Amino acid sequence: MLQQSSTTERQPSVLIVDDEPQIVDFLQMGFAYEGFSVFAAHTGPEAVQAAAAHKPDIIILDIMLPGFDGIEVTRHIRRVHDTAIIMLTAKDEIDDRVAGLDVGADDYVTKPFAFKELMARVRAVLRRRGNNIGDILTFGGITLDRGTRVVTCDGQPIELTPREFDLLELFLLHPRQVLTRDIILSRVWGYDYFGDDNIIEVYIRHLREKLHDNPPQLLQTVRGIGYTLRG
Amino acid sequence: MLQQSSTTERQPSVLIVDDEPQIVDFLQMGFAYEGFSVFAAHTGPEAVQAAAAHKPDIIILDIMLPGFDGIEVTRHIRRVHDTAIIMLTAKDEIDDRVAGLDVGADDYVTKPFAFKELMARVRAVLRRRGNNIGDILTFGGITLDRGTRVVTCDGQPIELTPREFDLLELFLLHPRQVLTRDIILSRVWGYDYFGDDNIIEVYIRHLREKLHDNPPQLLQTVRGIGYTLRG
DNA sequence: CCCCAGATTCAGCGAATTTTCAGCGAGATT
DNA sequence: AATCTCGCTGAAAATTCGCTGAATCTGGGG
Repeated sequence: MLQQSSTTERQPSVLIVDDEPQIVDFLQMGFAYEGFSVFAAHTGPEAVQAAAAHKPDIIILDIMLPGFDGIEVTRHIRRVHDTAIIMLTAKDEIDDRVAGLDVGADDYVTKPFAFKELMARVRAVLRRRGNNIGDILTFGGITLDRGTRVVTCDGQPIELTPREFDLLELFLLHPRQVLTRDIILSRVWGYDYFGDDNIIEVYIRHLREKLHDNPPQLLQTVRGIGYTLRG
Repeated sequence: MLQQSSTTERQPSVLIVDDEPQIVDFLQMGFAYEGFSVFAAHTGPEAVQAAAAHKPDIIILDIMLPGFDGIEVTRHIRRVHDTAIIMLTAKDEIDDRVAGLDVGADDYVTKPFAFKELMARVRAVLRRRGNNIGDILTFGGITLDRGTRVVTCDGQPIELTPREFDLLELFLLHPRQVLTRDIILSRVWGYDYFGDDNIIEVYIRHLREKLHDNPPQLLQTVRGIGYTLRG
């Protein structure tokens, strides 16, 4: 959505394999937002080919593909390249789960799922494989690990509540950009939030306190507009 | 409508899709003013066709279209081309359907909205996609970054209040053009402003002071008409 | 059911910003 | 030159906006 920060060193990549365009769109958007470069495939053969061509860091693979299912695909891909794989399964396909893991998927997620949930597993899998790309955001003495949700300020660990964490994460994703109140509200509180935007001020204050940012140097207010994370 | 400046390198394009002509007109004017080339469509099929034909940089899409709704349209378009899409939703339509984001839009804006708000999101989306057209305006030693809201004059950063920023932005969007008091008032203070237009003189003075433009060379007054930004 | 951390609301304050206003002086008109 | 219009200026007045310190609400666990 907003410009990707330069705090992430390299752009991670993902291959999405599903025959339902709706799911593909949904995931595509989500991963793009998280800073991934995204490839998509709709059939088994396409998937195998795309995996070979793009060597993605991770593959999201629907276990049920017409004709040539996820297990087959996994086997083919694994024969060529050791890519991380997360399987998608529908609730009533649970029996396949064991098979999926046996065949070599790193994890699985059952539909329906929240994107956040999937993303957490993606990060976990990548981390397990020593590939924690985009997991750690840094700016001006602040470090935020999206996997462990540990935040440090000048090396000292900081305890943040979930909201505080989300808010700080938003700023770390877009350092130096001025984030308007509207954008902050919709990103952190959701597009359908219709409460007072004074809530932002309250949480900014919490962050400033916990980051020892008094008077404000890191989290600067841009009067009449919003806030920005500056060095 | 004013002529677009030459400070933006390439003209970005937008496709507006809404069945309410009133909304389309409103947006059309706004985007044209911001230097976009504008296409419009009123129905789903028209939208899909227009998207294919013009390949706009971004699409503004009402989620509720008669017969063939925004979600369908998004899916169709995304299948062909990876265009940025911002959805428009009315507050009371939110529960009806899956959120626009889940379906593959890059962002959404709920009606009613201020054009400024929409524009901020448009630029954010374009920026994220590496297309930061029109984000940085420059003229005669002045630089204005709409993302970070940093303004510099001869390399020195300048602090501007929101009104001052908006006013300078207006002149940078239309350098060398003579802007009448009426236009300035309606663009910066809003079409419904009905105060004294002496306010313009006051703010011009502020800008001249902060830009060290005394006697006026950059911001010249055109007696009886308005003001103009010249080199 | 109570407790507790976290989330949200709220009203008052002070500072930054916006707006108003009256007097002055430079240009234009005669 | 006299007059008139219009923009400029300084400062005061009005308003907005963000900050603050609670108070209140909420949901999950014991």
